[in-house]
Amino acid sequence: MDYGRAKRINQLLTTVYGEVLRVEELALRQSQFKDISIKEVHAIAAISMYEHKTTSQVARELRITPGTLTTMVNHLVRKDYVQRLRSDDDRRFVRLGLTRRGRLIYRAHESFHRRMVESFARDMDDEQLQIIEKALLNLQAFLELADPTTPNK
Amino acid sequence: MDYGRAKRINQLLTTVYGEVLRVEELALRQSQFKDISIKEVHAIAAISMYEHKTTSQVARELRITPGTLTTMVNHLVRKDYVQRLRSDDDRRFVRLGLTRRGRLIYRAHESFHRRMVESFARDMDDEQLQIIEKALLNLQAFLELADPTTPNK
DNA sequence: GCTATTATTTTGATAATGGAACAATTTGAC
DNA sequence: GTCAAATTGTTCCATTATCAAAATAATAGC
Repeated sequence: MDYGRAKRINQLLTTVYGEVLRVEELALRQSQFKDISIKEVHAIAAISMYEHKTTSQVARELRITPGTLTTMVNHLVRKDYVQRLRSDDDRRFVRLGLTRRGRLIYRAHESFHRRMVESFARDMDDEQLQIIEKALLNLQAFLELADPTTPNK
Repeated sequence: MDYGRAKRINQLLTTVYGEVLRVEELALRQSQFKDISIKEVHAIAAISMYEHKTTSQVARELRITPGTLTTMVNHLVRKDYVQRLRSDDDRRFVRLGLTRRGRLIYRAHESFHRRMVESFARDMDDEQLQIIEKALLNLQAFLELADPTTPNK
């Protein structure tokens, strides 16, 4: 693999994601949703619209502990983005849902990502997109291998 | 653009980077460098081997404030990864350099990224790599546009 | 009916961070 | 040459995100 190319791709991979978060955060500050951080938006995205997942499920998806999610949900309930729905079949579980305000920001965030992927894939045909998906899957496989918590299966 | 494909690429883009950080962090915990976090490693990577950049320069690269970097550097000096080199031409500047221990971890981190990019680009020819670089550049351009701090130039 | 298990919350500690005030140094206007 | 303004880095204070462990509440198995 060409050395300069490798350098540039590594550089892009490492900076671009931080930029995504930074731009999302800045956009929030200038929107009607000033009272919410990008991490909270990602929690809202994980809670999602229709499924009413449990606290543990969402925490696992977000890769944070249930305790951390509890405090996050406290804030999001206070700010009227999320609601707790105790499920009646097993009252240990807390099921999470979005309020109207939560759904609003959910859709705004979804739309940002749709535009982002569209621009990412601008001018590319299906074959080229397949290559990109393959590369990302390669990366995922590499990480799986490098992950010391799931080394040999 | 195929809807399922867009969905999958978005999913990969949003999860994979978090995984990179998580795996890097876990690998550190199991290495000889247990006393350092992934953010500190990235500070070391920004300080880099030979240039002796100033505090503000490095802070700008890392997108953090100089105050934050000062405390980070304090920790890294105490743990013997970084050294402060006052420059004699203008004594306001603090120039940052790596200790032997810092250079060791710098190279380990560099090697991780090299292996990562290699696996990312596995089985791809130069034309395909060019497509991937193009896609990442598209994404960068999108973010530039979406960035409310540098909107019209 | 107890006991063990499961889901969530609470509590206490820590790391990362920004912003504002501050100290040291240099520059530039006069 | 001197002093005010600008620049660089640091300190200090507050906030947010986070985890681990203890506590609480509910259920399941026997």
